Amino acid sequence: MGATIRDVARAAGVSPSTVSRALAMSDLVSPATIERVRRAAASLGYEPNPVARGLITGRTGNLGMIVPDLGNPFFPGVVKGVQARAREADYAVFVADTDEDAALEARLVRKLAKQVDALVLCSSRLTDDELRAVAADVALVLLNRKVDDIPAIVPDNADGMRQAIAHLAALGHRRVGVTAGPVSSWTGSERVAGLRAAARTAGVDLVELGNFAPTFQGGVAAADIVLAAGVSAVVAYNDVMALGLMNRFAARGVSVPADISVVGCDDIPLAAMSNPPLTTVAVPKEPLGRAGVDLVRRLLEREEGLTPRLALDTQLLVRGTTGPVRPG
Amino acid sequence: MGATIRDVARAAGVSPSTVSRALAMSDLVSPATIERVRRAAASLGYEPNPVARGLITGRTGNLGMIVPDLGNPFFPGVVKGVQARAREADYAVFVADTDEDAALEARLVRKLAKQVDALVLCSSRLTDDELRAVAADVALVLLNRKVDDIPAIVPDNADGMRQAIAHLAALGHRRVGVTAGPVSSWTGSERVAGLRAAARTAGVDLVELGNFAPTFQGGVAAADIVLAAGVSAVVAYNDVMALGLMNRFAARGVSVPADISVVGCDDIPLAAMSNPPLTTVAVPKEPLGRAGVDLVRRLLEREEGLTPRLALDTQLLVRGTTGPVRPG
DNA sequence: ATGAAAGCGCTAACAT
DNA sequence: ATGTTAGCGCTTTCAT
Repeated sequence: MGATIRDVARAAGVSPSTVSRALAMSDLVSPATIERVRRAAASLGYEPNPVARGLITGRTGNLGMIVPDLGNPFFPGVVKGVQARAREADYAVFVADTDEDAALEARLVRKLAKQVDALVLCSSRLTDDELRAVAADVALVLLNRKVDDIPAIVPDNADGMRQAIAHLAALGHRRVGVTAGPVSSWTGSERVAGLRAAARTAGVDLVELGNFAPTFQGGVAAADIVLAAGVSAVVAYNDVMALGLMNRFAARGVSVPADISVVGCDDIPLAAMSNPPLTTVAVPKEPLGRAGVDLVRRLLEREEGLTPRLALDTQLLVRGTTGPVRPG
Repeated sequence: MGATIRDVARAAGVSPSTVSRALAMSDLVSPATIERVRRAAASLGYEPNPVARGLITGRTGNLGMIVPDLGNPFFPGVVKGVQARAREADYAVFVADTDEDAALEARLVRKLAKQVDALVLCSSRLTDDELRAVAADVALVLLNRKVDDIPAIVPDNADGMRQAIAHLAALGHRRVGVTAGPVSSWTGSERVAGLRAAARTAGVDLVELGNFAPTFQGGVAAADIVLAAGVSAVVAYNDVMALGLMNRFAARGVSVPADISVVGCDDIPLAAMSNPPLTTVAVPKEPLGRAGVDLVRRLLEREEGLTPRLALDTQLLVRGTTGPVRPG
């Protein structure tokens, strides 16, 4: 096992507190002593135990991050943003995956809460009440979710939907379908609401085709329903679902965008690689993560700062899956 | 802040030690007291602080897992396997992503080591020496890597490559290219070695086309080199790279499998969704993760068990990207 | 069956 | 500039 601070103290012929101070670069210690302590520490391979330190300082140097599904390419993007920024601030990030399970998420939150300085919850599946309770217990930042005035970063989903509808309307589409995600998804509700408002404004008929799993298979399952609805374009809850849609369209001999236009959401890496490449409403994933960490730091520094909120721009990326509506 | 064990003790009218015992389900406590304590704990919303507990028991109930890149769909699969099994054993898993950076990996290992009961390193980029040093410090299980007798789980890459070559040889291919991954990848060396052996046995010419980034862009970049080499089939380091290859082939008007056959490795979810679907050597990702956790538990229970090693079967999945070699 | 006391490894007053 | 004391929240002897 690792050497303790006492071992170092003995080796350097000083007291444990001096070791602590010397290693913390306190300027209350004589340079000579610092040098002696560092040598002793190095030769013993001493590494301070962050757990013991955390017990007393109340700071662990860790950030917890919880996401619903690392298998969905959207989340690794956000995770990377969080990690990059956290690294700069010398925080380690502990990521946990909830498998889209709210109960599991609750357990993970409880477990993590005591061993991190702050928790970043991305697309949480918890209820508003549960989130309020968590926020009372630990510094909390929400990504892709808004509850009361818990600090949060959200993409401007409504505006993204507005861009998508404007684009489709300009291409002549008058009947646009939407395949929604899980009912419990806050982002999903935002998107549908944005779609409704934009459709009304643009004079487009929005056909709500139901809720589907936010997965490739969810899209496959939704595809036939889309085709039966007689829409000339469809907006999917996310890119993964859009890809499933396209896969089934191809199998049924429906060509995109000639027969039907498809718009995804998120801009996962895969979206650009599909054939044709997917038109999608890009959510800034890394920036979302980075902004989350920035919020954490503000939160941790000024005890009880205002409750900052940030909306991130989304951007429609027009690629190959949207085209003019077919005459007739 | 959360209630402490003392608050509960006071509320229940007992001593902290009794609370500790009552909550630990010790049978040395009277049922009545247990009940009283549980009530008090519940009403205060008390959750034992795992950090403080860990300091004394030496067990944290946490597992650390480190992967090179969560953006590569292979790793989330393994992570999910680890998490599923860990959950059963009531462990929380802290995942960290190293961005393929060995130095960062080393830092994360140090940081994590003291706050977890064991570390699972997947496709580690550290050197053998570094890994030996880590193993001396913390219970360590390697995935996709073998070093001395550090406990490890590895897929049978060589056999997978054998299957791939046998398949291609049966289709009439006599000149097969390989686009290798990063030189520092242990799995990559294993695969190339397996390919060499299998090619020799099968009487196939193996053309080693160099090392490329294990990414979509890496594949795109490799594609022209593949075409210039005049091979009728190519085995890529992994599926992501194979998809990049295919993308560039399509752009150059080379059709798969008519003009060239492509084999990937890993069987990421995307592989089945490409067009045509990718023939690939499947690595059992979730089983890999689960087996890793099983190893951890054995390691933690029997102090210094033998050094278990497990090879997992790989399986060639023949799909749409391989076909008979063209005459001429 | 329960309480008191000691201590995990560390840092932060409080002394000098 | 350094040592001594106390204590973070918890578990675990050792008493009773």
